[in-house]
Amino acid sequence: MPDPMYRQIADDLRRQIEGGGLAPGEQLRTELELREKYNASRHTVRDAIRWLITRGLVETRPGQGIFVVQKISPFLTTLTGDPRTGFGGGEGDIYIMEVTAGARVPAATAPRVGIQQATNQIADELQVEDNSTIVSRHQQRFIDDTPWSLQTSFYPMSLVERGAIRLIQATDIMEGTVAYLAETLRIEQAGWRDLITVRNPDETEIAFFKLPDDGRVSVIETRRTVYDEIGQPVRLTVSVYPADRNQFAVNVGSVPDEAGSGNASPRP
Amino acid sequence: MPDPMYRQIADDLRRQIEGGGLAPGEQLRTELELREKYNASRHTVRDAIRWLITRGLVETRPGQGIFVVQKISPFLTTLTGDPRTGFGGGEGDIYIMEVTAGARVPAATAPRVGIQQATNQIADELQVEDNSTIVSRHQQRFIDDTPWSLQTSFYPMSLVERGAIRLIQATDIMEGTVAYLAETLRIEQAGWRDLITVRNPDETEIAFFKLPDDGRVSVIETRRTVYDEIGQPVRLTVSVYPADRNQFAVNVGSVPDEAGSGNASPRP
DNA sequence: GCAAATTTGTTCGTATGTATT
DNA sequence: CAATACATACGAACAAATTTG
Repeated sequence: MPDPMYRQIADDLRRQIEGGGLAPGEQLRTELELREKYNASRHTVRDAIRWLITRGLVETRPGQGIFVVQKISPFLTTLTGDPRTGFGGGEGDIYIMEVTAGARVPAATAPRVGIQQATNQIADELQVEDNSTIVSRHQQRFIDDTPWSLQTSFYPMSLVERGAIRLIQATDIMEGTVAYLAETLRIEQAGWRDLITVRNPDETEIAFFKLPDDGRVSVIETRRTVYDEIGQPVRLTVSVYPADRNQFAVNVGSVPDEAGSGNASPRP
Repeated sequence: MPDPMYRQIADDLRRQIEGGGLAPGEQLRTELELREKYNASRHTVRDAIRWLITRGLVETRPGQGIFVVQKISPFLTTLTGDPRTGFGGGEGDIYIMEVTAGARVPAATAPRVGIQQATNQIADELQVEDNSTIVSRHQQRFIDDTPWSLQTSFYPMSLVERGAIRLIQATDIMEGTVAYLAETLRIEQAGWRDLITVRNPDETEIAFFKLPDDGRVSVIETRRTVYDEIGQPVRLTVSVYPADRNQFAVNVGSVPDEAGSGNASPRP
């Protein structure tokens, strides 16, 4: 009892791709040619192509043809770092540093500030009352003009009432919000906790990251709750990254410097 | 110029699912009924259903019908912990502890031991010569009889030659390999580095995790390189988790105990 | 700049196979 | 065994995007 025909066709093409017979970026034969080659209907050929698409092996371009996907060289974000400065945690300045080290050009939009009522989940994570007022600061981040991440930080409005008024201004806080809160309110961040999940992108994310509209690329969401020295939540930062171009590192204890710079590209 | 008809149908059904009109686990109308309701051909209805499937909103069961997917309550793995013991890093005993805390029953197969030549990537990560001999110890881990993760650890064969002979025995090392290497060779692990990536599952993983064969569920791969006090790699542990039932936590600095136990289910 | 040719995208129809109830 | 429901496969036509002449 053999596999269905569309699977046989897909497997044959997959072997050619994974075996190197079809290089990344190379164009496959057209549906009509494949239809003749495998002696199948166009519908069956299209089922085979769809099977390859959902596995991220090929992509189709209307009017052009079918192409083997090119893997994007992934960007690495280190989630651990110095809790006091936030350096090394994938935020602010260190984000710039890690990126430039790889000869890439980073950029971020000016923050879009919002004042809103906390949802249940956010109120829970910030340990404030449901529907209490919070400030959100949203940024889009790019590398080499490629959309790289969407980041939104939520702060209790009480921080603004206590004097941290620049939180509600839609301008960059150059020294970083960590240093700004330390100066203004003597709030030192003592640590954070990241919660990492993988999910499907919503429409905003599909549009911003220019993801294929067929849901084959997931996004990685990190929810970082930052605490001060008395264990009180200071902020919640939600970052979203496309899973096809991002890796994350976590360092625990004493780790050599260049550890694991052996990157994840198996073929030379 | 409106969207294609299959998208309109899919959007209509999506709104019903996300708005709660169709509860998780509930059965949708059959293809034939949908065909009549939307006045479309069966093929068009199937295109709409396929669009929902690739986004993980519904699933089809031959002979039964179309159902709204049930989200699995995710299992949380904490990647940070005490570098000396490995506790709290998602390995060994702590894995048992975290799981039982949630009233779940964990289990793991006896390790399958292999002796092989290192691939380029593994040799690079363990800092040994290409094609030098390494030991692999592979385990399948379950929670409540549900396949939860596949884990393989790689050790340089030199550790065995220096006396850690139990590494090549296919039996559990009850005290944990971390303690065993400390006793036997005085190798203390000083830290580790996790590299987290998201990718599509291979056929082994699809079979073991019972993932849908349509590639809509990704897996999360963590590659943990463990170092001793002189910065020498001791082992590489590769763990694979299905993305639809796993979350990860990373603690940095000082973090309150019950932090973020506010779980990720938005609806009550 | 435009028309033709090429290629994938959408939609209809029909028939048969396979899994479940 | 029969009924039901999804899966696979054939065919046909037109639309939309892109490249080519």
